[in-house]
Amino acid sequence: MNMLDMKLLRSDFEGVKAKLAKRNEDISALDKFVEMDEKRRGLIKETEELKSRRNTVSQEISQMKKEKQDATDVIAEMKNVSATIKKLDEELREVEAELDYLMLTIPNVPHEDVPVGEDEADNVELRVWGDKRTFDFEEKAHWDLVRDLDIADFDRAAKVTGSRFVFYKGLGARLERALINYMMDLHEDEHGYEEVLPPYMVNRDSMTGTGQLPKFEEDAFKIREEDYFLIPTAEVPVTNMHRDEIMNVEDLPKTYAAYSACFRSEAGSAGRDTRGLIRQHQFNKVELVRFVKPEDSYEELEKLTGHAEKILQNLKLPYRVLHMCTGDLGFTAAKKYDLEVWLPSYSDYKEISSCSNFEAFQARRANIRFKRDTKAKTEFVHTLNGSGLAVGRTVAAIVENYQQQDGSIEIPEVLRPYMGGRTHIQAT
RNA sequence: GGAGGAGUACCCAAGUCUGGCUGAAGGGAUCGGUCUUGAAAACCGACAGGGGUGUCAAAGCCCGCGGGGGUUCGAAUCCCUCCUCCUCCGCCA
Repeated sequence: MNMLDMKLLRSDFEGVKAKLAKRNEDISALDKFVEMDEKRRGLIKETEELKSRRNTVSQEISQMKKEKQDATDVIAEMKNVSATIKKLDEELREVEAELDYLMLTIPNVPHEDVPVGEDEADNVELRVWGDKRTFDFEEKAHWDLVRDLDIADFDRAAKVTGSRFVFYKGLGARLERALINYMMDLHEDEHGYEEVLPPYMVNRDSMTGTGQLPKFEEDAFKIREEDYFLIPTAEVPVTNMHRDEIMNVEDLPKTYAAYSACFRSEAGSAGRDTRGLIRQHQFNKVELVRFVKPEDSYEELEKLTGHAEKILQNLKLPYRVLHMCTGDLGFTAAKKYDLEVWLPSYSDYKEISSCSNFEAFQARRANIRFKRDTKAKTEFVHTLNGSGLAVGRTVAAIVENYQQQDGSIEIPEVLRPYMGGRTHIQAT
């Protein structure tokens, strides 16, 4: 399992290092690579020579026994050879474990057109869609609106579970469900995705495959009895569906849309977005995942982003698209766009979708490959994913952007068939 | 949770008790060919894939019979451990 192309690292160490240095990440571990790699290859050479000898001599022993010759001396010699092999193999195993860990902790190499920057302030706004709603009355934040309409209950969720959980109630629950169905239907019927309803728990290999582990274990909820994790996003189970597989080239691009609940411990987010639906330990999300040929992946990223944008446009929610800079790319992406929806309560745009091209980063870790034809060598696919969309945040955006002076919420037209034909959510 | 059984190449399947020309029989599928107006059938031929190392490339070498260890000069074959699937029982939405 490797995150970076080891051969590329060998041949262009300084070049890769320079690209990684643009990230806001610690890459000091990289310097150990050259040494470890050489050590590894030295050990391989040594043991393989011995193994080769062992193989031939074992054949000879077999032959000698057949001819009733005495093989005692040769066997004694081979005993030593085997002992040496065992020792070297152990050493090799340690070196490879260290090297694997090293490779797993180095972030992806940013694509060349990613803007260089320190942090979120350096992200580049690519486009803005829709007009921000203006109010001729005192607008309310969604946490107040949903409480007054009695369609969500944070207090009881805190009692029943803890902070950062919520009960949706009545038409609030219905709205959440309507959004899930609407998004899924659109992605299936108009964007051609195959629907998947994944497991909400995954094993360690899956979390490692998509890049959540080993570095970000504290962000995930861990199951006590098993080495399982609650999924932070459907990206994890869906991408790992094809782990250790060689995909058929005619199946590419393979695209999945998956609704799932998502679980995040939000470690390190204490005090951020403490009110309302924005930052919960459990939230719903529709996720889009694409397995594509390497040469198509950047075109595919635009497509994917368009699919997520389509939902916002149909819901008539104002948003903008950001090109994430090198410092705000995250660990796994080579290139990433964030979609941010206008939230009146924040007087700002807030992330509602994140669309990434991982290139071969995840494919390498999860060993997802394809062949161009039966005789061709295997190649790693490129993987992409994006939210389409985060449902809780969409509810918040609808509630705030569609609020009326009387405190009711107008229901976006496209959702009305999913809401029993209702046009408004009103206090009862 | 308890008791049994099984995992061999794209699929089916021998080999495992009795360790060594099994670097894996056989069949199907697939590909190429003969025959045919074309096709089918029949016949002939090819055919495990993947990884590592090495190299300009290759050859060669190493690994490989669910995963990981171990025993042995030598393991698909013996031992340990984990995983998955099947059957029966229990429990349960």
